[in-house]
Amino acid sequence: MGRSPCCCHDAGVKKGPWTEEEDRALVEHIQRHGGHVGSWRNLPKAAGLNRCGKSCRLRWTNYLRPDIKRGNFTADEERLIIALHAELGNKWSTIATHLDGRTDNEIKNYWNTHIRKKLLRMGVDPVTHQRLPPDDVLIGGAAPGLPEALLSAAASLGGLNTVLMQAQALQLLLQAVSGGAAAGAGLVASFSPAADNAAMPPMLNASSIVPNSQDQQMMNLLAHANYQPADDYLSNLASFAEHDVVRQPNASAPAPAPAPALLVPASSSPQEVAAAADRRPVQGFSDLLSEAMEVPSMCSLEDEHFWKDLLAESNHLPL
DNA sequence: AAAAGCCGCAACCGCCGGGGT
DNA sequence: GACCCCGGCGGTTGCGGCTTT
Repeated sequence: MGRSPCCCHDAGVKKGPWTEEEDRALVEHIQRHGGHVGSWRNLPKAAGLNRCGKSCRLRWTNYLRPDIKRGNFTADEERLIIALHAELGNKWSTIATHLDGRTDNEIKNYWNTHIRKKLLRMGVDPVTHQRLPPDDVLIGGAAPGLPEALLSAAASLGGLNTVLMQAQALQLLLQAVSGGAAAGAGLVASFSPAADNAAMPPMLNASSIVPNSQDQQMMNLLAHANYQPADDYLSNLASFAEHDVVRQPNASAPAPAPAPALLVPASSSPQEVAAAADRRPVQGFSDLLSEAMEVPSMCSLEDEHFWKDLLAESNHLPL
């Protein structure tokens, strides 16, 4: 025999958002009893509320409790959540016990709306915390709205065999996007698969990478592409927050998003950055490009004629 | 300026397990 | 052991606000 239905199924019980009066009645009732609730089922009647006891409990534990910490999650909290989730799975209440003032509901919501998507963008399975197959990566494949001609160019550039070379190509592509056709005129010629890939073009000199704001974004992409969650995911948690290189603009934040932090230790020289980035090939340049297209203010897509003209100028790619 | 689409979060729902009888 | 009550948990929904078209 199952349980008797909860009072929530009573026809007269109010549902939906709580009013200030209801909040006040609930808080005053609990305070009158020294913070002790007793029976949640009996509370609504005692407090003069036309609510289900369960609803009262939820309202109190998730919103009205005085020790609840409101506001954005810090980077430390985010790292902790990820580490705990890797170990515990969706045990939100257990995870919540490790974060002062955070409720299980809040953590669950934050996971589902922020962290989960972030991991997917990084190519990490949010359930297993392992690297996803390339086809399953959220940002993999063609970027929506990206002109096909550009993707073709990107695919051709995929013949470049290191992250650094591809990233330099990407940088020129992005300069072309933001700076007009002239900036990209020699792009494809410089990076055509027909070119001698073994010889690093002059612009690939590692020391040319200096951490101005745009190059910081570039280096973020480099390190992002170099990220290997399957093996060292947890050990990399300390720098996880800095991996959020495709941070979406925060609509609620009036201030502009801070410049993405460097993925490498601040003490790293540009040479070390480049060396680390150049350690292995990436799986697909179009992936890298697709990620770049998500970097706010890094690209502004023009209409398709712009791309066709740009690529036609190169005389290297069929349109 | 208006409509459509998207996103985040508060709240709901159903199930489970512990404790009491 | 069976039944019942209750609190707690995780998954899901739907509303309101914001952004984009």
